[in-house]
Amino acid sequence: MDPNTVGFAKHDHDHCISDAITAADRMCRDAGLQLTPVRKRALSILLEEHRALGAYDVLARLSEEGFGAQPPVAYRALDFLTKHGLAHKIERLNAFIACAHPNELHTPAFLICTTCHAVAEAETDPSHSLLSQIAETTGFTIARAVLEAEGTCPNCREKADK
Amino acid sequence: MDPNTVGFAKHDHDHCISDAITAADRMCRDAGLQLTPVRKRALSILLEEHRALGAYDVLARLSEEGFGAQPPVAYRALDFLTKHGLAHKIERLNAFIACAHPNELHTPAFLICTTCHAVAEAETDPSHSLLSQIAETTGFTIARAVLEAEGTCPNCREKADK
DNA sequence: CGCTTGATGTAATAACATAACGTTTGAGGC
DNA sequence: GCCTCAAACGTTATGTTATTACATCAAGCG
Ligand SMILES: [Zn+2]
Ligand SMILES: [Zn+2]
Ligand SMILES: [Zn+2]
Ligand SMILES: [Zn+2]
Repeated sequence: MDPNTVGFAKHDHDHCISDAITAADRMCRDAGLQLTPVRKRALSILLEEHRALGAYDVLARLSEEGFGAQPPVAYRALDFLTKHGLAHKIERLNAFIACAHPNELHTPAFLICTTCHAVAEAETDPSHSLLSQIAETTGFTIARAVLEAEGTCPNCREKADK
Repeated sequence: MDPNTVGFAKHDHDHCISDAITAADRMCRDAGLQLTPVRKRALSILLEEHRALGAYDVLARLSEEGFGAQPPVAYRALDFLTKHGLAHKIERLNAFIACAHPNELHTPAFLICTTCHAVAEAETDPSHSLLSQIAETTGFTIARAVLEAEGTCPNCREKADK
């Protein structure tokens, strides 16, 4: 994974937004999906903020820009994005975040800093050993899974150590 | 869900309730915690149902039995239970469930059947720690983590195969 | 007793999410 | 070009989940 897209590290932000939008455009075109103005704008809002945003936060931004002002406007756009792997919902926060590596089939793992509220989507071991182990011992067939962890990010930890 | 199943397997349910309550009593006594009537009753409600219950479901049961009827009554009892490892919140369902193996320090992994809505708390192999791998590569310090998986339980799968 | 602390109770409200229904839009068939 | 249909969009209303704020009560302690 490109270290510049890891959540707690600095990176070329303008570039990461435009790249992500371009990739989303192509993905939707290829899959026959409509990345409509609201949906595209919702995605770019998530990318701009680069943290988990509540549906109502996104809604406020959208409505400022002339889109509808009612909750379903935001929820529908976010549903589309999450359904097609362009964003994730972080259940613990009731909030949404742009996917850090779309296109790849993956089990997201979120690291939520309880100090600064940054959220990073970590890369998980592609062997998925934990999941397959669970599936094997329980007989459960896993369709989707998500790991959510709370703790302290490297930046906040450094400050705390001083 | 068949109330006699936990983890998707049948078991002696009356026994598992009384055992769990006894263990919770001892744990709280040893730790200097107050397992008050509301808290104990909230735990036993979760154990009786043996599935994920919403806070308002628990509240309804509690208020029927003479406890307070306002949301904080349930939320406070559930907060106590989750804080001290006697129950977990399943974020994906906004629901609570009694812990299947309290006393042990663990990262719970929930298997949520999308067909019958049963929820099992899987054992995870601590040696296999996906978490420490993530912590190491990202520099993030993990305080608490939870894995939530959706899929099909063995019972529902068997039925579907027919 | 007077003080503190933790538990409980209530009212009010905030935050999050969906149901239901009408209107608009645009691709594909004629 | 025009019709039709399905998907997307918009709004109103409502449902669900969770918290804030504040009063009361009982236990522990000088
Ligand atoms: Zn960025
Ligand atoms: Zn931080
Ligand atoms: Zn049981
Ligand atoms: Zn099932």
